[in-house]
Amino acid sequence: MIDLRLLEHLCAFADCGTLSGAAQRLHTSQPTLTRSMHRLEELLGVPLFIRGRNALTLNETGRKAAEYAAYVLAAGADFEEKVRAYDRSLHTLSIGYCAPVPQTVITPLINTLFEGMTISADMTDDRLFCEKLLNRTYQLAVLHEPPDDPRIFHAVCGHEDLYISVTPDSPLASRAEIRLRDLDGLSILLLSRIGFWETMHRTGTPHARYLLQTDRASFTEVAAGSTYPVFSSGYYLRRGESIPGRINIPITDPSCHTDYYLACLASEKDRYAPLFSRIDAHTIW
Amino acid sequence: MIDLRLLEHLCAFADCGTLSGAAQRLHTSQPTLTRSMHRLEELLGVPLFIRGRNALTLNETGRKAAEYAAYVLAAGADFEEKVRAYDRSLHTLSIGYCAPVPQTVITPLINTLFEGMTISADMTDDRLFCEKLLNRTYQLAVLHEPPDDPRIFHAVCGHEDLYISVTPDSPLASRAEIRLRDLDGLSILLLSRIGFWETMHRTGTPHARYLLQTDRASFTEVAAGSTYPVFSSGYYLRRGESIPGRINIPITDPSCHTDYYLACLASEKDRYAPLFSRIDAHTIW
DNA sequence: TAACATTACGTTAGCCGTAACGATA
DNA sequence: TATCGTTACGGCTAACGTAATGTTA
Repeated sequence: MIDLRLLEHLCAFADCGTLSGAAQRLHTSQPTLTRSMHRLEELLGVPLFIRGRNALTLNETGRKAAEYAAYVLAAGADFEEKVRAYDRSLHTLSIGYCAPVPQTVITPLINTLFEGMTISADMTDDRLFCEKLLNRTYQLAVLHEPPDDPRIFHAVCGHEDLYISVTPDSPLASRAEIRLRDLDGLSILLLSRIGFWETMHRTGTPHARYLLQTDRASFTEVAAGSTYPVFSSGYYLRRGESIPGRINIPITDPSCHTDYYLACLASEKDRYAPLFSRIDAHTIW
Repeated sequence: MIDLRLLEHLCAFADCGTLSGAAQRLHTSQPTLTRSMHRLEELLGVPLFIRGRNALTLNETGRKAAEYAAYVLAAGADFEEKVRAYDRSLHTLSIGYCAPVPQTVITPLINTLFEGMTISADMTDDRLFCEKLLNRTYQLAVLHEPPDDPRIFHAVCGHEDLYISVTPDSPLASRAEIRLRDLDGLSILLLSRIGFWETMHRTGTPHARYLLQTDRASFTEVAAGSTYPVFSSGYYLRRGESIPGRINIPITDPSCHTDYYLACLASEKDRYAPLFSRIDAHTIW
């Protein structure tokens, strides 16, 4: 059973070329290093050094030993790292959201169902969500398209419709419904960090000029105090949280109506069963 | 920097399921084990056990940790193993000989040139000698055919001719020369452990009945006291070491005349240069 | 003389085993 | 009551740092 400190000392010496140098680097004394090197040779029963009267050099075996030692040290460090990471992985739940509304709806559910766990939520376009589930970056993900992979389990967890909110004096205000192309070219107020919606907007209205707001407070303030059209979610409108003085017109494009799919690794389905049983596929948020 | 003993203790506990069992296996006391486990948890900052009032069980993290620990321990053991093996490899010279005569000739040379090294000689058919040089089973090899691999350096190091030694009353005694097929079907006395010669004999005289002698002393004794023909090497005949009362007749088959090739890894050519410079390609042993 | 490795020596941190304790089946 | 894990305590090993020694450039 070898003492890893000996290996550390050996590696330091191999790097520095001198015991005093190594001692400095390791914040210890030369005698300690001398002893370690002797102990190492004795333990292995093999000479590792060429000893001059006042110079110490690694011999061929010593160089190989230092090389192997680095590997063992790495394994030891990895051990601590991996164990801590594993423990952390048991106590953290990383979730990828493709849009803000699912986050708003599902986060409280998760908080109550997995109490004591650290929840880490990610908000981004969901193109890579399957990979991120498979490589364990996420334990859960909410996508706007059903994942097509037998290793991934999923269930519909909700639905969202998009509206456009305009001021009464807007030329669009009288319309019963709107298409995305009607908005193309306009200046539109938009929250940033809205997941796949951003990609959808950019492709659906390539010539619109988006005025990005990074936080919801300033977004609502600017929206209330300006005439820029803004996108609104049916989820908020249904809860009465529309912007004061705005008319909300439904958008007819299919891309503005989406189902959401809650997904996890099929192998971890059981762990998240309580969550899946609580989501109601028929609720239109 | 983790103490490998802690990992050993953890693995023992994981195997035994109980601290007392692990303590027995490790020839130590339960308190030591208790302390090790606590220390490990403290060091990692992560719980590894489920503690009942008088029962200790690994939790999920603990099981993973034990798994990793086994790996680290193996790396540590490997370290000692590998370093010792490397040192040994520097001090031992393994040589493959395809025939006894090259061994007789070259061994003393090697002993003087590489004094202090452990010489390990192998005597066998040389079909695999190239591979064995490449995978470092041998550092040197003597083959009876030139190795055809750019990674292997070689030089002709000698030549051997085979004779057949018969008693004067043998029907073959009057012949000036002999072919192998003249011997096929006879009972022939043969030393074992003669490298590729054995294969050669078996194929050259498939119907001969070979009386194998495992050591040279009994071989010469039986040879002198019987009328069985025996193969003799030109090397020994030229040194006057023929069997008393025998007539030595040259064998004309090309397979009974061979050059020998001393070979080593091209990358180690320099290390064995003194040896190569001492072998004289023009000497017919 | 400065830098190096090694040896000597006294100190101490920390680990171990014995023993005692508490809990459980 | 036997087995298990934990805690307490005393002894001792073994590693450390300081200081001294010897050698080299």
